[in-house]
Amino acid sequence: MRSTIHTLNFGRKMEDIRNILKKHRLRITEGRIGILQYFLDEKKALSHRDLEFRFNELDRVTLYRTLQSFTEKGVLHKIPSDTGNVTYGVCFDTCSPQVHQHEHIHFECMSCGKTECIDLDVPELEVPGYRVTEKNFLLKGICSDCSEN
Amino acid sequence: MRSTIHTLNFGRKMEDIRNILKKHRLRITEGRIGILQYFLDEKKALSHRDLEFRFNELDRVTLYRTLQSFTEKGVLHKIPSDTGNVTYGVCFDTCSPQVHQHEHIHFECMSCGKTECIDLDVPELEVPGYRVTEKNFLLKGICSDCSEN
DNA sequence: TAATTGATGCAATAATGTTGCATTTTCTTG
DNA sequence: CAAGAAAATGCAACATTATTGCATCAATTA
Repeated sequence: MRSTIHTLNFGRKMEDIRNILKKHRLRITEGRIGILQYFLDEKKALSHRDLEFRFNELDRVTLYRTLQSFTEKGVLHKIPSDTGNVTYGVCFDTCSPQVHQHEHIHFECMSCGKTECIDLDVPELEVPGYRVTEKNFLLKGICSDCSEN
Repeated sequence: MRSTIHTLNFGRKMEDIRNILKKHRLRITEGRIGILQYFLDEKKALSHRDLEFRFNELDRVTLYRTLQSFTEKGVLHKIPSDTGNVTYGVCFDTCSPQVHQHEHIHFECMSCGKTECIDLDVPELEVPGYRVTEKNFLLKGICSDCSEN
């Protein structure tokens, strides 16, 4: 990344962002700060395509690799979908390369298209004969924003 | 046209297969019979890639279109995944173009890689402020086959 | 500040998915 | 059962999405 002007817009969360990257053993670069900031601001699932649209100064390949390293280091997690487009969401604080907290509830709004993380516990489920180590709940419907109108 | 030799290999399920296609208003062709048979035999989620590998006599595009029409007509359903590869599974009997029974539990085995449909009811889940119309449960772990060894 | 390690951009390539059109096959109906 | 209507297939071209190798550059470490 070549412009410095950009950096000024990040505001007071700047230190938080740097700390998250540091905590997960990721080098702090202008691009990564911008991308993580974007995820935190949007508060919804984002795809590579979203990033490409938002950060046209960054190379496509860099975005792929950023998503990958963020995921490996526990900053982001992949969100299951039946569309074939992988999207990513910000992990809980507790995630690290070693321990990913993978129990998630994701809600996809069929009105606005937004996918968000729901902060509720995933229901228990036993499957006889199977060892379940990870549960993901995928919900579709109308989100609270869209329900109001 | 039916080639008789080919037909013999399908065994006694042959009529079932044709009936499923007929019931869902899909024209009966040799390719479709083979594909549906394959899904029923494998009893696990299959991707376009799997079909391409298995049916190299059929065109890639035909496979895409077959998966699409099977899905539209309620023979198959898409299975959510975080890999970016869409896979498909056989629907319950009750599915039709009008009414898809979308409540599914899918289990992905981290040992053999197989994804299968689990025939259990999806747990209830209320999200305050949200209207939930569809629930999918995605489990990972070790399947019963792999657990035994 | 120099050395090390990792990040980035670029080019090339691979894999995956889509569209239009000519041809063939299935199904319908007289 | 033959002929026409409707749908499926194959092929070619194209579009999109993802991956890899390598040279260069930037961030961390000592």
